[in-house]
This record gives sequence, C-alpha cells and structure tokens, in this order.
Amino acid sequence: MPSMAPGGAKNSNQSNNQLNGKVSNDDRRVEFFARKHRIAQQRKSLPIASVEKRLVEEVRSNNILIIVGETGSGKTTQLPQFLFNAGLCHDGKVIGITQPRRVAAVSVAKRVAEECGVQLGQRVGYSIRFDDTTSSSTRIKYMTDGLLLREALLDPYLSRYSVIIIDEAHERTVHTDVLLGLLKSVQKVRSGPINECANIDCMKANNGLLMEKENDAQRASILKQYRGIKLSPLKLIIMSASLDARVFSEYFGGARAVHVQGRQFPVDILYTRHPETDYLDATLITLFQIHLEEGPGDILVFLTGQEEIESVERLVQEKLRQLPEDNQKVKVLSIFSSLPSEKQMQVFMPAPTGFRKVILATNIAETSVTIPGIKYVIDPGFVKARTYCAHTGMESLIIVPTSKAQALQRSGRAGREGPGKCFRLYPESEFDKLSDSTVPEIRRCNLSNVILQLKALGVDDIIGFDFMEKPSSEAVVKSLELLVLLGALTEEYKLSDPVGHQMARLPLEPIYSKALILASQFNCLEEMLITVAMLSVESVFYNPREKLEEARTAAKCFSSLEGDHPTLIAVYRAFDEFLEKSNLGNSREKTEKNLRKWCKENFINSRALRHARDIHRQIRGNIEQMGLRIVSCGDDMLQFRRCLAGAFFLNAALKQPDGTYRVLSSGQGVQIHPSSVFFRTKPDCIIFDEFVRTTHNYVRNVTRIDYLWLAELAPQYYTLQEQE
DNA sequence: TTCCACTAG
Repeated sequence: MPSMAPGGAKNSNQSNNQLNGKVSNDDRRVEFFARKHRIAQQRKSLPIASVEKRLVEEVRSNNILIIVGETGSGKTTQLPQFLFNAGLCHDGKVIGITQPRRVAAVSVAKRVAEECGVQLGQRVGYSIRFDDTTSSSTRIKYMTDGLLLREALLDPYLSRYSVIIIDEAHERTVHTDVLLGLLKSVQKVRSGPINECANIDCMKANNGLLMEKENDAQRASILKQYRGIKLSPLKLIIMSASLDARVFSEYFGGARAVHVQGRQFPVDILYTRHPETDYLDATLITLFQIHLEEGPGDILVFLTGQEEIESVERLVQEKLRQLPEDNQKVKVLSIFSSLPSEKQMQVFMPAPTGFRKVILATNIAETSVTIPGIKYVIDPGFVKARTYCAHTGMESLIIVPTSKAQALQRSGRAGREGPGKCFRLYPESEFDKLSDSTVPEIRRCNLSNVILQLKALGVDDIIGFDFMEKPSSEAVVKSLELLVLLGALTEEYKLSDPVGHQMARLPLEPIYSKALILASQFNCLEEMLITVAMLSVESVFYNPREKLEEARTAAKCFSSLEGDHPTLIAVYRAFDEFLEKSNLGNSREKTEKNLRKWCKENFINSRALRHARDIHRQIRGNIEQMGLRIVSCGDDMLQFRRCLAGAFFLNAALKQPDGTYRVLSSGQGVQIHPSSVFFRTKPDCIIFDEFVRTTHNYVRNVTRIDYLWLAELAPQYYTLQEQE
C-alpha cells in the first residue's frame, strides 16, 4: 500500500540513525506527536475528564465552590486547564493554585505546561520561594500557600487573580487557614466598587485589610490604583479530601460542594484483634508475616522518628540473618527528612531481582513523597507531633495516635499501582475512637509570626478575625505579649514604626528579624545574618549512628568556645570559602562533586547548608532594601554575644547547682541538648535558640553570656521582673 | 549522661 511507503522508509531511516547516534527532525516530530497523543489519551482517561462541562458550569454559577476530589482524580492538573479554556482568564487575569509543598507546586506546573504544549513560564508557571518561573504571559500559576500570603502583603486584593484554588485544604497548614480567612474578606471586597469611602467601610466590615498607615508607600500606591475602580469578582475554589468537606462548606456559609471520583485500587484493611502493648514488636512480627506468607510486593512501614527507624532497621537485619537463606532476600531502606538526599533517593530505586523492598519511613511518605511499588502498608497508628503550650510558650514533640484522615492517607499508599493491603496494628474499635482529622496547625503552634503578618495586612482585631478554627485566646495573648516585648507592636498592639514594619517584611521568625535589626546597632549584622540563616534550616550536622565518633571529631573543627551560634558561623564560612575556592577554574560538575565530598568528610548536611545560603541571599537583599548597613564585628564575638542577649533575652537560663538550668522568663527547668558545644562544659549563664521537649526538656543552640547584660540590654523585661 | 515528625516565607 502506498501509505506504507513513508512509514517503511522512516523505519529504515530510524535504524540508520540509531547506528549513527543521530536523530533526524522527522523523528523528533514523530516523537513529539506520539507524546502529544499519549498525553491526550491519559488526560481523557482521568476521572475528572468526563465532568469538565459540569465543573465549569458549577464554577460559573458559584463564587465559592468546594471540590472533594479523591486521590488520582486529576483535579490539580485538569481543573485550571478547564477554567482557562472556558475563558476565566479574560482581561489577562490569572488562575492561582496553591499547594502546601514546594515540590508539588513545581512538579504539577511542569506536568501541566507539558500537557498544554507550552514552555514552562509562558502560559503555565510556578512561583515558590527562591524560584519564580512566571512571566507576564503566565495565566495558570502554581505556587505555595505561603507565597500567596506574602503576595497579599503587597497586593491586598490579589487583583491579578480571577480564580484562586486552594488545593489540599484538608491539610490545614497555618498558611492555608490564614489564607482562607483573608480570601473570604477579599472576595467580599471585590464584589463591590472600590472607592475611598466604600473601600474603608467595606473593609472594616470584613475584619480588615484596612490601610492603617498611609506612609507605607508601596501599599498606598496600590490603594490609589484601585480608587474608583470596580475590581472584578474573585472566584474561590477549595479542594479537599472527603472527610472535611462539610467543615469547609459551613465556613463559607453553606457553599456548594461537588464530588469528583478518584482512581485508586482497593486496599484491604486488616486490624489486630487486641491492642498491642509494644507497637515496635508488633511491627516486626507483622513485617515478617507479610514477608513469609504474602505474595511479592514492597512493604512500607510508618514509624515516628529517626531513632525508631534506626532501631527497627537493626532488629529486622538481625532477624533476617536467622532465616533460611532463601528467605533473606529483603532490602531494608529508610527515609526521613534529615537523611541526606543521596540516601533518600535509594528508596525510589527498584530492589535487586528477587528481593523485596522494606521501607521504614516517617510521615514524610504520607504525602510528601510517593514511593513506587508499595503493595503492603504497616501502620502502627502513631505519629510524632508538635504541640504548643501557650501557658509557658514552649513547644514540644510528642508521640500521639494518628487521626482517621491520616490512617486513610497511609493505607491509600498501598493502592497506587494495584490492589494492596494495609495492616493497622490496633483493633477496629480503636480506629472508631480516633479523631476525624488532625488538629489544625494553627491550634498547636506559636502564633507570633501569623499575628505579625495579619497586623501588617491591617487586621487589627486578631481575636475577632474570621478564622475557620480560632486559635486559643491564651495563645493569641501570649504571642501579642511577645511581639510587644520585641518592639514589633506598641503597647496598644499596633504595628510599630519602623521596627514592626521592618520585621513584618522579613520572611523570618519575628525573634530572628529582631536580632537582625538589633545587630545593625551592634555592628555585627554580617554575623547575625549568617546566624539567622543557619538557625532557620534543619540541623547542618549529620550524625549517622554507625559513625558517631567520626562525626563528632569532624564537628570539633568548627566548634567555638563561645557557643553554638559562633560555631554555626564557622561552618557557614568554611563552606563559603571552600565553595569560592572550588568555583575558581572548575566546571560546575566538578564544583558539585568537590562540594559533596567536602560535606561528606565533614559530616555536614549539604541540603541544609544550601538552604541556609539561599535564605542568606534573600534576607541580605531585604536588609539592603531597608537601608541597614551590613558590617562585620570581625573576631569581636563579645559584641555579637551581647547582641544575641539583647534579642533572645526571653531565652536566657541560669546554671543550677546540679548542673541543669532554669529559664529566667518561665522558671522552666532545662538541660543543654547533647548536640551543643556546651553539653559537657557548662557556663553559668546562657541564651538559647529553642526549647524542645523530647525525652528531657532540652535547649538547643546555646551561647555563653554574662548575666549582667540582661538587665542592661533588655530593661523592658528584666527591670520589671525585679520590681515584682 | 546523648539527640527533631513534616511544611512554608
């Protein structure tokens, strides 16, 4: 047949090309169309594809819509495309989709750009901290919820957006919760005309967004822009997992909720007959039962932390050695957040032929990463969670039972590629007793940052703000007090000028922002900049159990007799110096390789250090814009330590006769964390970065100070105490 | 004498 001829010719062409190692333009075109076709087919087969028209209609006729989409429905990638095609980006407006995690924002945007056949950053793009791919032509914009919150500081009406989609709303991060409250009032404002009077009345009625300071040039100019202009209405779409739809609908005044089918394979849920007294022991027994009695397929085990993972790993290896050789073909891997990336990557590689993979994971594997090949899930039913005690203002990490939503999320991990099984190591009656969903983060964290942001947005009445779930008033009061003590708020709880405004502008914990502002007066801004960058990331020291001694020796090279803060500066500078040297005359690959080697030799977590460098760069930019002079105190650590004492005065502790410490502000008894340079040699008076309750009450990142500095540098606090 | 789940700006 004639039509066969070109095809035949192409085939021979192709094989020639393969021999030559070249690819012709024709081949590229064929590959391009084949891929396009494949993508179109995949899109069509998604559950959400069949309801496109209905969904678009729902969005058109409802200003707020709750979409309940199960895993694998395609809601995150498809809905924005449907809305774009339906013309919801008229007048150059943008559809914004928020994600709680950076990786999700990036990977989904890439996928959607490909599906649309456009270059990333054109019609489709993403914007996350340190990485913005959007351009003026971007109409579908994926971003983190925290970033949209920051955008609101500059453009309070989010006027660029015609639609905002809050994805994964059921996770209830602090950012999601604040955004929901904000969007609710923005939406009301945008449904009416904007002029000076109406504007202020309307905003007062809606809890805020009131410009309290005309001298804030940037915001004032935005306001001017809007005067007399009728902003187009904002469409709001909340996407959530099924258990929570009702709460969202109620919050938005009985908003309409629609359900989109998911695509998930069935997962058999098995419970134990009786409660287990030792869940680690039960985990081991279940693990080997699956291994010896069930068919092929990898096993995912949910544990609470690094230590637990490491000890289970040892026990599994021990037990394996006791089995007949045929049954020993198990590859045990682990994944948790502080594990270096190279080791994390190993869980994604297929096991050697004939081997079964067993992955010991924290809740990082619940949502953040998806591991292929999982057929069995073991869920002991516990999670390590942060809790906040408003009374003492201290945070702690404790092991608590999971929620029903978490248990469902975990079991779902067994049904991604085929039917699976989930072993819950507790009786079914216990499952019924679990709370439906995890307590929202806003109910269990320090609120000083959230409050500072809201104040900067003009929301004055924090207690009265329309939160979906109100934080406890005790926590609000505690944080307000802290912000007053730091000088961010006046005695009347108004944002102070300029300190409060400056602090709100920095994407840092308020106490770190305060330390930077103070450092410009102490002539040690350069050192403090490095310090807050290092304190803002996970620990830079990596201590694998099997090489503990080596790691300790390596860490000694950096340690300072003054404390952990100067030690962190030393690590950062050593890294920086090495990078500078390595950059000279080396290719990028070579530099990368050198860097990895350097980090490995020094037991340094390179991901954490890179992150610190990114933060350093960003904050440096902010600081320069504020007009603060960045100077170094050189080797004069005295100035630096005094500055630390002036900023962290609430975190000061005195040594007690028995070698423990007492926090001056709260009276809390604490110990120095074993990772500190002062774990053995204990100075009389210290300041610390954070308190954490695990097996003991520990304080981490400790530096030596003089007791007398406190009354001198923080008279607003310490003279008061003496009077009492 | 010994240690932090997970995110985000």
